[in-house]
Amino acid sequence: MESDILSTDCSILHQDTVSEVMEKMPEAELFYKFANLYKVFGDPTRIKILWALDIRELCVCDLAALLDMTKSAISHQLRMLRQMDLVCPRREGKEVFYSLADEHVRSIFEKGLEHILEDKGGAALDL
Amino acid sequence: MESDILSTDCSILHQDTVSEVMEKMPEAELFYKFANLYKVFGDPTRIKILWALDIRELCVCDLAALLDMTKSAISHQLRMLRQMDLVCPRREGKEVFYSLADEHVRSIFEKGLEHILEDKGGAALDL
DNA sequence: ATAACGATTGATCAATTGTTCAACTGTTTG
DNA sequence: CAAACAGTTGAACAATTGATCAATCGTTAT
Repeated sequence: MESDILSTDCSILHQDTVSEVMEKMPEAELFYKFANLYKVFGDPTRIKILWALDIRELCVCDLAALLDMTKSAISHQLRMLRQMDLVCPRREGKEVFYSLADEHVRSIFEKGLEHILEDKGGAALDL
Repeated sequence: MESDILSTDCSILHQDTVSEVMEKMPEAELFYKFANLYKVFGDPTRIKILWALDIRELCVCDLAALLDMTKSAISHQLRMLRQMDLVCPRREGKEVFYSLADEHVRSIFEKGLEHILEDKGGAALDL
């Protein structure tokens, strides 16, 4: 009948704790932005594209050849990467060359690599 | 008829470029590991959970109250986070308290925040 | 102009994902 | 032991995702 503050199927034992954390909670939008950014990195194809562009500027056709995928598939992914400001296009005649938009991509890569290399004893990974 | 090296629907203009990048390409498995790690961060619920646990250790019930979700939903997500070694559980009586597994989560957060805060002029985001 | 080629887009479809629901485990308490 | 409570798990379902296909756009060359 009454909606006090929070309703879950348990008798909140740590009400004060929850309140404390709740107060510090940023607006929901921030979490969605975060998730959307990282979602981009959550796909092998996009990771490969970003990795390749980190080495050098490449056109759609080259990327398609490199990843053994259709230009269409690559183009769809590049569209998402563009929207997230992670890559930027440069037209040269009929071709469109893509490159990384800024340094953030690289630093995010490095953080991920650290984590992966740490837990697994698996060395022998040169990036 | 013949499958030379790569077959795409375009007459690879930059064969040498493609070859150069191809040689440096790490084993496919690495890309999948990367993607799997970042996929975890690609969901608002999980981001919220990790953000909350970054502040303090919390039990499932508290997390459920904090995010206004069922214990079941939270538990499912915690399972994934456990499998990725991002959080670790600590049983205390009937309750299970979760905390961040290591420092990586925090540093990955910070990198993401940098990117988000940069492109948008939107300040006023305290994390 | 029109043909050719690189790239983009929209629709479609299979596969994956996240939440819900119900049943279950494990611990404590009466 | 049985009831109560915190948490976990598996099946089911809606929503999202990523690749494919066909059609289209833009630029260059004939």
